[in-house]
Amino acid sequence: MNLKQLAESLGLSQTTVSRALNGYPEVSEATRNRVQAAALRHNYRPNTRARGLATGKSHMIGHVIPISTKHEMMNPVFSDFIAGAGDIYSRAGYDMTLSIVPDDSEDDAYRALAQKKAVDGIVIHGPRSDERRIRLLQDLDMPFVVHGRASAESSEYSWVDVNNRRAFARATQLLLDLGHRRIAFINGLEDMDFAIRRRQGFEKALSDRGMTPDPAIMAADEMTEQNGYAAAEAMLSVAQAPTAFLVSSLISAIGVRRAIEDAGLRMGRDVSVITHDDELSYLGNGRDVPIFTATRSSVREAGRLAAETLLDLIDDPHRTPRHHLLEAELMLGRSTGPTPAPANHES
Amino acid sequence: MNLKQLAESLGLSQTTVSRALNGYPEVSEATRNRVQAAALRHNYRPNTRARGLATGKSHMIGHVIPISTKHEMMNPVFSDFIAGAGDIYSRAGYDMTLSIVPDDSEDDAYRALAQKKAVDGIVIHGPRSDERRIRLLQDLDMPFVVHGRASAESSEYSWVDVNNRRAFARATQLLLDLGHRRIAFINGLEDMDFAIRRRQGFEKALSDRGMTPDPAIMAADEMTEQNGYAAAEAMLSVAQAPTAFLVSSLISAIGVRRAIEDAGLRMGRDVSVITHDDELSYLGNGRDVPIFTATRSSVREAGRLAAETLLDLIDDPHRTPRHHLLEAELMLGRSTGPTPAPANHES
DNA sequence: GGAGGGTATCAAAGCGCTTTGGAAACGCGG
DNA sequence: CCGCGTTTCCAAAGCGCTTTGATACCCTCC
Repeated sequence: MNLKQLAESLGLSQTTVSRALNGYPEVSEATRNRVQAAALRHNYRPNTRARGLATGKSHMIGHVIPISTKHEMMNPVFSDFIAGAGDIYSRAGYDMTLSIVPDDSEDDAYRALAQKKAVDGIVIHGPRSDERRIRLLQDLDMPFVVHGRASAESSEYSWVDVNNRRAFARATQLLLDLGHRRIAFINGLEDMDFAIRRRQGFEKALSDRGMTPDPAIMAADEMTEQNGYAAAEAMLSVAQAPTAFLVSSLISAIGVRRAIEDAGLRMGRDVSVITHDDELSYLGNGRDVPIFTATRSSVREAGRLAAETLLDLIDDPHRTPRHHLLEAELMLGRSTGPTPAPANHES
Repeated sequence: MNLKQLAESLGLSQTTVSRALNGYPEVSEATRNRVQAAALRHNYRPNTRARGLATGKSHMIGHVIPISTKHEMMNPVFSDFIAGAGDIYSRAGYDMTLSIVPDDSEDDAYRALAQKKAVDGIVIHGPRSDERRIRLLQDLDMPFVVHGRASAESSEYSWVDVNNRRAFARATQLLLDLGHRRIAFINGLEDMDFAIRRRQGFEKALSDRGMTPDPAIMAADEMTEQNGYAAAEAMLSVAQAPTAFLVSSLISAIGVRRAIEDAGLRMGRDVSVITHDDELSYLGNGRDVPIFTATRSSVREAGRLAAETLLDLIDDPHRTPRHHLLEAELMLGRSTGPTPAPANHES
């Protein structure tokens, strides 16, 4: 059933039917009700493409996900982010399109989305600190919002981010206050902007106490359980092993914990761990008392904020860019404790 | 730049330009090259909505994700599945739309997608054994493929599934062969068809050896780390504690492992664990030797197969339904061993 | 030299909707 | 009864593409 048929079946013009359904005031209440009832009865819904062609809007938001062997963008963080964003989209009558593309043709995917007029706006995920995509979308005149920031980018743009620097500085301070002096840092890949900021926070907290970071107990890699394990295992097996770990993701932290226990040590007693926790839906960090002491910030909430920001931007593309800097909460869990007596590790 | 402008700039008609770009033979090679060059130069790509309106196809595949407090469909399995599917889509010139909807309006989301003609096909995720959505999409005349199966559905439809029954039967047999007699089963929510099949496999393997399952050491819940922990912790704290666990997901298994170690036991020595492993990209199960003995089947590969099946179905909607039954591999890892001497647990 | 057959191009219709610019119908005061 | 503002509806244009049905042109062959 299309508009024409519906109009004919009602003895009305397409104009009137369209207006009745779209809530325009030029229709009497009586006919509006009649039209709405008929639309429901015949399961009529306007063809999106036709409507889009007529209005010039697609009511679609694009998300581009590079797929590759090295970077695993299609990660759990991403899925929670779009759960939040998608929720906002659908309430606003928008849908989301996901383009999964090989990472060497990522730019082209953005360009295609814009030139084909397939979407009204785009969310940029996982910005590097020197992020080409921002310029690209600005050039293409496509509304966008960044999940994260690009430190090296000087132009103004809308973003939603966590205060990574402060979060990791505070976590480091806590470990220092507990007496730890050998603090390992297991970061995500440091071509990502967020990872750089986290490191800055870590290093700042150390230098504020007159300490310098030791590269031997700092690692940066894809945030998987295995990498967390491998890094921690290596660091624990040398002399001057760390008494505490600062970890960039809960998944890596699970690997760190495994390494600690495989080394015959006990997390929270022999070795302390603080991790960042994105509050992923299926990977809760304990119920009442968190398992891991953690800097916590909901990525799903970030998704919601990004979506709202983007929809506003689409409504009025000339509004000034908006920023949301979310503060992570520092949750005390059972993975942290005072530095153990040195004997434990020097045997 | 649109087709009309491009045609004018070339001094050609829209017809010729369109045909040149779409590879029709009625155009001379000379003009085709000229047109392609101009299209590239002007960054021209046909407007998707206009093209879709003219051809009647959207080149979009729909995925509907219910969002709710109880079911966490937006789970890591899903994100790997769409990574696989999306890869196939984009190679074939398709895009994916994700609708995130409250789970009480899920049916309506499918109906809307069909009536608005927003997508050419749909993937059904997480089928219950009595699955309404199959009938719904059949009624709506919308090509679809199911990731999983619906046991109670008698009609023919295309699906891609893992042989869950056999996988879990084999895993159970292995535990029995190792001498285990108290085997706990930590399943996913049993309104899901796959969870029911897994239980059937487990129970079948027991009954084949003349044993009956003990409900006291069987649990079924959302497959999170916490639930795995909670279930295992409870089971380990009673008399007649299990000496082995069969677990439905690697994430739950991580929780089970935590419970085992918190109970002062050691996985692989005191207590054996076998889990199902979906080969999620960021949650590898060990590098050379798997940490967990596991029934393994790539959910990303399932996504690829589902996508291919669906695209074929869209090409020819009247082809007969296709089925892909993937066999899970049983990988021996370090989480299984012979039943320990009874003393260990009766103290 | 005209019929027949390619080859290369085009004008125009149509996809299903929104929206502009009327126009008919109605009510009401003068 | 006319004029005028409202209310209610409509015809038609237009969104940017594909595709049908012609047309124009150039060979070739009898």
